[in-house]
Amino acid sequence: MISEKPRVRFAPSPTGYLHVGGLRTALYNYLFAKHNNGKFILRIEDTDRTRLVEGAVSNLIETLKWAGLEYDEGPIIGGNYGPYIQSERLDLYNKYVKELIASGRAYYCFCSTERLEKIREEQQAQKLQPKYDKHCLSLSNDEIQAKIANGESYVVRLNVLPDEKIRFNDIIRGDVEFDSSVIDDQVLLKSDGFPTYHLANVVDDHLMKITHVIRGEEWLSSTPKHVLLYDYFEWERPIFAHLPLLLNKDRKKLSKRQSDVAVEDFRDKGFLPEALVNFVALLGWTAGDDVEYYNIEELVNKFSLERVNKSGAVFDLDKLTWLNAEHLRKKTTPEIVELIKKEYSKTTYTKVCSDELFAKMVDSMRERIEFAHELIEKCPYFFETPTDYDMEVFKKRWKEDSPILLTKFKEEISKLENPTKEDYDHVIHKFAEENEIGMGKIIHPLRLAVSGVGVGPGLFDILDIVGKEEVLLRIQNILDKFK
RNA sequence: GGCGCGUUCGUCUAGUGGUUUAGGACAUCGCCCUCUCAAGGCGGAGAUCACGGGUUCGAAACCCGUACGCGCUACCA
Repeated sequence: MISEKPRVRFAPSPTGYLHVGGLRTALYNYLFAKHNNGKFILRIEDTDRTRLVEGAVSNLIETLKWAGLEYDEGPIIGGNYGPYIQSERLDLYNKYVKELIASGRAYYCFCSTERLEKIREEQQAQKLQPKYDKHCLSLSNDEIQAKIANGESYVVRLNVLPDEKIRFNDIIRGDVEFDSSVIDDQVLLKSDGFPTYHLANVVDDHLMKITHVIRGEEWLSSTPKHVLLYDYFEWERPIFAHLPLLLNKDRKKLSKRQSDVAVEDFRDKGFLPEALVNFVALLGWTAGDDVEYYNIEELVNKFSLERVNKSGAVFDLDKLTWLNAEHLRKKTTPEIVELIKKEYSKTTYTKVCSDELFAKMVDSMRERIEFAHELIEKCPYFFETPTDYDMEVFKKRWKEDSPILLTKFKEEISKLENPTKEDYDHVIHKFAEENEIGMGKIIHPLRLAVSGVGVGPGLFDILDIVGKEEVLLRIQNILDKFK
């Protein structure tokens, strides 16, 4: 347990949807905060106006909520360190950038994109690392004022001094060292007046009293820039933790070209939030025991950054699916009934089913489905009379005496009054005994008659769910068809 | 190209110098259970711990090098 209460943040850009990698980052932040009685903060990094997508912020918040990751401070609910949307904090960035300029740690740059491109090409041709050449650093104060007064467009750049070692510690990766000579004079303030990620991130993390920066590994290379900024401002650096990346099957960064990456895609496919969260937690972290099934409380209890892995993890849909089935089966019958009802309302079936009937369906199928919607897909015969039959099963199971047996059996059922599942069980056993046949002789044809297929839940369950009158009808149907 | 990070069964991983003939989970295969299909139980196959050097009585574990992979290298995050 960390002694001081940590404050961590998840800081996505609202570019459309929540990526599963983002969900994992958010989750680790959340787990770390909750485990240590700290705060989990949501901050929207919308400084790139060209990539802004309408509705993305509310979608992000809604998706986070679906996953069970409620934030303590952030947009809508507020907090003591707001606003939590960067586009509403422009004056702050401006103020701090001026400080940096005054101390010589940053400078105005009026270079055109054409010039920037040209020097970049030249450097690449010479196999040099592309870097800004500090051309505008030599501008005098008067020149700068004149250009600004003249309405020339400018950016503000970080003044990186060469030949310095920039060192920092990362909880996951240990000590990391960069030479400042490889670091570009990063643009801090763009010509449209918006800050870049690097400036906004550092200013906000400091102002919001963020203690631990937990983010994806793609940020590791720019961390020295951030460290420099903290040092220039004379601010205390947060503790860094760079998480391993989530990978496709080909071990490349998880991308939407190859698979689903949006959390909402998984939600729409019927994955349970607790399963997705459980799965994603295990991608790069383990408690060290052999437990794989966790609910969110257990994750909070066991989580620690020290046990996060260093190497990237391939997203394996098979394992996610297995976990989904595990979580689904741990639910109570009424809980699953609610899920089924939601799915059922999306279908075109007209049969009216009571909760009690749905409950019977769930109990008969819970070991046989990995997703709630599979119950409906696998058992159309729960909702309508079969019109055709699986001929493979027919060939295998329909014997010469099947019509006679079914006809006789139909009479037995007719005699039953309000039969229960146990009554069906009893009557079939008795029937097999009296006719001196194996159970299979009656069960298989009957299953085909009643469901049209050869697989499914226990036959007594099907009979009970379908109901006596419908069972009689279905037996007659198959007899008519194959007499 | 430069810089950084990584590398244990197909996949997620356990492993912090001897308890390791490298353990578990998913997937896969077989058997049992059984009215079918699942679930469950049992079992099998699957990793020369990327490679090469060291250090050590002893290395998957520590050090160095190489290879490979990934990330960054934008007025994107």
